[in-house]
Amino acid sequence: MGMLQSGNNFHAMPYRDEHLTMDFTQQAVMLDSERMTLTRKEYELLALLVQHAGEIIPRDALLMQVWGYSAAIRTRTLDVHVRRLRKKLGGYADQYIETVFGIGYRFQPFHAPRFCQPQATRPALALGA
Amino acid sequence: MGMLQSGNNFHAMPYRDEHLTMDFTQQAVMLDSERMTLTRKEYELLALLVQHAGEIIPRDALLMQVWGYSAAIRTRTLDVHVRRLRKKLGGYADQYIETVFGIGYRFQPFHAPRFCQPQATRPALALGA
DNA sequence: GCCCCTTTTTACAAAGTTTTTACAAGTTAA
DNA sequence: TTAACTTGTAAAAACTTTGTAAAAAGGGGC
Repeated sequence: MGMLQSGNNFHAMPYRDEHLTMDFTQQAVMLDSERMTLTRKEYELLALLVQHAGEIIPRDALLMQVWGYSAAIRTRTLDVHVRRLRKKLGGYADQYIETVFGIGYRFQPFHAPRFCQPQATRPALALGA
Repeated sequence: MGMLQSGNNFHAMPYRDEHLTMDFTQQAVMLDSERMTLTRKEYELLALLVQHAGEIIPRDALLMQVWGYSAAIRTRTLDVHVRRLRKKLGGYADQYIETVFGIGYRFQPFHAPRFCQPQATRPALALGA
């Protein structure tokens, strides 16, 4: 199945769109031909989102994959990291990282068609079990 | 608590008619090739109605299945949700969601023949106990 | 120890969703 | 018709989730 190992996925194909480039073997991220400097957690979070571009990833799955937290731990650390990623993505932030209310987040490639509120799409990343 | 709400029926066949499409495995609803954005409760209510298209579903059954309310709870929340669904269904609202006075609601496929007073039809969804 | 950087928590603010309230409008039966 | 009851609707209230700033906690090197 599409079981995802943690952040260190060296086999993933590089990501590239008009503004953002991500090389997972080098852990290098470029935004408009400027290198983006990310901390480890920021990188792991962004990598996970980008590797599932277009898919909603539930909070629980992100907390499990990046932090190893099992569900039902009350923390705002995910939100804070999303915020810092968005800040570093500058003006493209809202274009790239989308909040899906009540479920989680979704990375959208730059030109991806957007629906007003994608709330209903079933998440791609299954939780536990 | 761990009560399974009716919305999570991933085995149901997708629904499709001239204007409305509902994919229950993806929880995706399309109206005239535009994605309909529904909140959780709105989706669960519509899903339940659509999965019983053509059948009258009593208020009590809807309140039980979607809200877990046992009968005889005085609330207008069902009406409010029906209203919001109708609003999002735009011009097709009355075509699709029919009020059966004194009993409940019925979803009708787009071309379904309509009877003047469906009052006599026996409800399809039985209430517990 | 200290310094610097990263990560997590805390404490609210802001935004989104659901339920209730209060009443208007519609339906049925006597 | 009226009375009793059901449904429709708008707006407010209640509740939930997400955003944000700032403080606190953690970790490595010196």
